[in-house]
Amino acid sequence: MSTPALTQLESPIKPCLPKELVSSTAFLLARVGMAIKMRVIEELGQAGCGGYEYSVLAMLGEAAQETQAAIADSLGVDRSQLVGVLDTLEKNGLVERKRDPHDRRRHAVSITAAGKRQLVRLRSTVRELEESILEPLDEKTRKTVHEALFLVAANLDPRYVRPE
Amino acid sequence: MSTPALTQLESPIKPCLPKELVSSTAFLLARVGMAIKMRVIEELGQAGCGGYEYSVLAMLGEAAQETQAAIADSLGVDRSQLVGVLDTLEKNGLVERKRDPHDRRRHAVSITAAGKRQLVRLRSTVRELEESILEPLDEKTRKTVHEALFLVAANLDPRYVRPE
DNA sequence: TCCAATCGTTGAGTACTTCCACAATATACA
DNA sequence: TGTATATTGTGGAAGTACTCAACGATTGGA
Repeated sequence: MSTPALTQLESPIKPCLPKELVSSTAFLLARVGMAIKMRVIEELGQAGCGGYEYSVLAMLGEAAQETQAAIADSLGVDRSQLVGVLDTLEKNGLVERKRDPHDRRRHAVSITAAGKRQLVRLRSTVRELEESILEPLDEKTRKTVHEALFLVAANLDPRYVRPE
Repeated sequence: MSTPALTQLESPIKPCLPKELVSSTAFLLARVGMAIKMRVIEELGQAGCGGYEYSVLAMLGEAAQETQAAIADSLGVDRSQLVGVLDTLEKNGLVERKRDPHDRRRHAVSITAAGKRQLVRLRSTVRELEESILEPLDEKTRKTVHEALFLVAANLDPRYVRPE
């Protein structure tokens, strides 16, 4: 039985976002970005790993050795926040902390062999997820979007440098 | 007196993100989305308004009247979270809560005249910020990116419906 | 009538981030 | 040389945002 005079108050059957927001590229970027981040973290979590942990592994997979300050600054997280991330990574035997003999305040963080193997696994799951997310886009559009995102990112934050 | 700030500025190594992450469209989406969200919220905050507050105003600017459950479900926030948002909006005289006489459990939320004026202001600041963010992109690329983002968003969440 | 479900609301619990202080170490300078 | 100041990694406190379970008021159906 239908409700009497509620048709005015009763919103459309399926809840939908305001046009003003959906037609805003910035809004879509923020929402899609957040949704993707959550999915990636959830997916990584099933592999026993967090988002920051994967980022650190990816960085050490390219740089071989970094100080904690350099890692934190590159990733844009607080240095004290990185401590816990490295603790779990080290506890799982994926990275290694050694004191730098030339500056004994520093820790030289490096990835272990097990860390490299884990990184390979994580990389494939992330790539798989990315593929499923970008599924509605053809190859040419993907390239355009990626280049555009890079330009916007580099414009907002000088930490983004083009991978040659 | 020593000038530590200068040595900091002359820092030879600039922290940069791993190529593996920068070359991932999903990563760029997440990072750029987060950065934009923070900027928008910061900008809105200077106008005495939060991100959710603006979203609610934008929604009521189109729908005239909604229940709290409909607003929360459309925006994807918990219903209990919306309570505080509406409290501040109502306290500032931007929205109005009236009990629905046909169903006294519900609140019919509507935007006030002051709310509409505030919405106009917020809309222009958001549009201005969006313009500055998309500045490195030409018009054609912006259209492509927006359409691509919409397709991805609609694929992830059925709440996105094409405007007009 | 009674019972289950819904609406808005409250409060507790949790996770995340930011900020500050600390010891160990390095650097600058008189 | 000694002394003051900076930096690095670390721990902890405070603040914030989100999730979830419960509650009173109310509705609709059996």
